[in-house]
Amino acid sequence: MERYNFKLIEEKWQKQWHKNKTFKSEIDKNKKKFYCLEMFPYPSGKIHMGHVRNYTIGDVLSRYKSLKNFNVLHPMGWDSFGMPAENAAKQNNLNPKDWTEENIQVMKSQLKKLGLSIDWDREISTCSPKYYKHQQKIFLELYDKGLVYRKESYVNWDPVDKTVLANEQVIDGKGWRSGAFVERKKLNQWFFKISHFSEELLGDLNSLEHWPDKVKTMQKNWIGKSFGCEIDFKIEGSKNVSSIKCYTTRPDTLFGFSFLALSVDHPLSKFYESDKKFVEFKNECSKTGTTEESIAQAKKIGFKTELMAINPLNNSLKVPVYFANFVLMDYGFGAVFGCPAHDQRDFDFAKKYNLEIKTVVKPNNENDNYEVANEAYTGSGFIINSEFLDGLSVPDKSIDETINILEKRNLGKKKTNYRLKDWGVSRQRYWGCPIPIAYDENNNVIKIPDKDLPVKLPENIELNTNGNPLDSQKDWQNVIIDGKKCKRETDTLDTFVDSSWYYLRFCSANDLKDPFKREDINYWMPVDQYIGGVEHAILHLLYSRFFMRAISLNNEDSYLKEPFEGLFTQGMVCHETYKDANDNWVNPDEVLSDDGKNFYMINDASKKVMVGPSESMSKSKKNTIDPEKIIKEYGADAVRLFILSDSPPEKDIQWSDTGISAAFKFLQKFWTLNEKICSNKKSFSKFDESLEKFTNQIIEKINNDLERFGFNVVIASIHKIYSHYNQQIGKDDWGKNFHDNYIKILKIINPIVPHLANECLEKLNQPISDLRWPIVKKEYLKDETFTIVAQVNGKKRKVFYFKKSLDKEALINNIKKDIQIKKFVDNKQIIKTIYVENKLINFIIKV
RNA sequence: GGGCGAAUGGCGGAACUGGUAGACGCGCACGACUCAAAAUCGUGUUUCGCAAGAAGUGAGAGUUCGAUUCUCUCUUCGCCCA
Repeated sequence: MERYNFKLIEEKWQKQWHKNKTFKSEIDKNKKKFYCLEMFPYPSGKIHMGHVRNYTIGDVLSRYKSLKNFNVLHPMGWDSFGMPAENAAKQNNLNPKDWTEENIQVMKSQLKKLGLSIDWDREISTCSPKYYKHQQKIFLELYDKGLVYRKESYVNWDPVDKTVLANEQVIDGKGWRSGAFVERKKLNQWFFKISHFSEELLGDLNSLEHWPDKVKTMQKNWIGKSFGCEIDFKIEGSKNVSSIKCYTTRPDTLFGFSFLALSVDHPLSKFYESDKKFVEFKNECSKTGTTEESIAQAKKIGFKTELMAINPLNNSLKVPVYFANFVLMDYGFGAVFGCPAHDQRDFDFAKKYNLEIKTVVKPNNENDNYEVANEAYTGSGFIINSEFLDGLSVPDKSIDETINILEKRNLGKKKTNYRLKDWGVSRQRYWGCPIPIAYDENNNVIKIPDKDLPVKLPENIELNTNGNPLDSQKDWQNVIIDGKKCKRETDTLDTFVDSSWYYLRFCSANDLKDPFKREDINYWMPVDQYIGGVEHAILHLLYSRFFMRAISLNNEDSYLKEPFEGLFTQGMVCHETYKDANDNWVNPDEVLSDDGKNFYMINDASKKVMVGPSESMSKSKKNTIDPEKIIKEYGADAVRLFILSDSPPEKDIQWSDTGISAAFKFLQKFWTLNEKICSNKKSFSKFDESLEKFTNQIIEKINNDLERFGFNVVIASIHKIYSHYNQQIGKDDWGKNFHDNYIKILKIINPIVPHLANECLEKLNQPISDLRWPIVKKEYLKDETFTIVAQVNGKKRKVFYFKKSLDKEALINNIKKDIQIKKFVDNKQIIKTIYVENKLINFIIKV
């Protein structure tokens, strides 16, 4: 008997798939399509276990749908612009392009070794001009539609590296690389008007039935719709201004108003620019970052003006006006009214500047003397100390009622606000898609004409400069458009732009002229199943939803709004962490244990290793397992089998050595079973009904479990199949239906372990092209005996098996007479008998 | 601080709309093969109990004939937002 040689067999099938273009997809209107997409990888160097899990899930689904006779589109590409390439290139004195392309080659070969059913003819790479040419085109189209605009905005500025930082590069208010305190700096930047669709993006979440609720909730909170009120505050003490407009979500706390705070960028600030102290204050404010978090954590500071604001609900109440660092010009009108008793930020500010803290909400109807003491009270309750508002319940009635009063008196009006801000897409980086814009000598925006696209990145570039490398590329910047001397935009696009429409490009991946063809989109879109990590729950998915709408806007033959019909977010791959005596992380490869409890260094048994908790694999904690090494040792099918078997796919999975080796052993056993079947020369005459039943029932179950992503239970069923068939071939007569049923089994396991399944099929002389998922014979799904669980007072006493023909009365009597039941029921009064057909019977007796 | 989710044997986990808790795998124990070991195969494996039986799904209540599943309170953990 031949041992299973996964190396030869996996390579053989992968070669065949490549040669025959088995997974090439083309429009076929006679077939239902299935577009399966996994989030494409960033080519960072090598694939990691997270990729293996993500792409295995997608691959099993694609292969399964293919067997179900869907026309499957399963493409792959590279999210290949971004900072790691630029940083790696800087460090190693390379070109980001070369670094990226090398990584792509490595990772592509690794993905192929996993045996993925990908249509590689549709491969795309976002850093290729072939891709970003179309992106520039789309950018200009959106510009024409008014969905792209330029404005001055703040960025996180690293004063040491002289560079702009993304929010996630700001750690504890300091630059991740330099460690310098991050400052706010104003730059002219490009924005996508995502706010144009705020209401739609929120409302249409309801239509996404096949998305996890968790993700929908996260997006809902991110969009952050709130109802509030715009209020005009009359101002005293200045000739320059008579009123200031504010936005608030808590107008009901207006009687607790004790100061008015303005952003340092508020239009009023221009009257203070000659004041040295104000300028100093403004500089101080610029040291606070731009994230909501950094503002919340920063010390609250203010600059008091001579102005006084008048409470619109009672003109005799007047409060001071401050400029303050925690007010942003982006939110509302850059002005907020402060109610310290019921807002923690205002509370901190009031404490610092000794302002009045007046309680206007009490938590419940009792204790009228309630007073806010050490922290603001933001919960529900009732309004107090507020004249005609007293007694209103907070927040539902109080807010509505106050807005009504303000509107009636013409002092304010109701307004809906969204937390979602427009998407700033300018990045002061080299390795990104150039923005197809230039500026003439008067700094007017000039679009790059279509014939001059793509605007390509210059290839020879000095990266070790401060700030954006493109700034120093003067030759590249100079361009003549319509005879006019212009200068190119040197910012590049946020890489989230690249991934916001790549799912469309896959549909027409090789079209040179257009980003995508209407005909292709109409057939393939939307993506039926999108699979990826939950870390993209908000930004990437929201931006993609925005892009689909932006492209469809004013476009007569495009109706698509939601790019992803179904979404699945898989869990992370975790592994134990190890540390040596000096508290340094140690890689699992360097660790050994004899008993699974005590660990030591592989090269020095005297050095003990401490075992830490299992955490998601990361390079920094050195708890990664290299997929390529595992594939080499156990084969792709074993890796695929294990990564799906130990946990439900939406939850985290623990990588375990015993787990992967168990998967490997199982495949060996399966192969041995197959060998025994192949070498059988006997023929059988008896039709084995129980085998027929077992096979049909388990196929039905696997089918249902696959539809709901229950891969771990599918694999449990596959184990059951093995033991059942292994027992079957131990019998004298396997059954004349054995062969047919076994072939069905091989088709069922095909999506999960395709190499093994194909090889087994081939050995049994089965055609392997155009395989179909077996049709379940419904008549074998039913049993003619059925199981009744007999309970007494809800406690299980015995299990009975009956023929279907027995009627209810006879059945109950039979059970009552049974010795096991009799002893609990005899001489007791049966109050009630509950009978659930085909399931159970419960006798309720008087105790 | 807010939102969402989770908690089941020694471990990972299973249980469809409330109806036999612990499928399947790992580990462990015993047995077979072997001079021996590894590998492989077989049997057993929630706890207590010789058994009949009893207890049991983080803790506590509630609804129900019946709750891992539904409701409330609490504890711990995870994720996201701040």
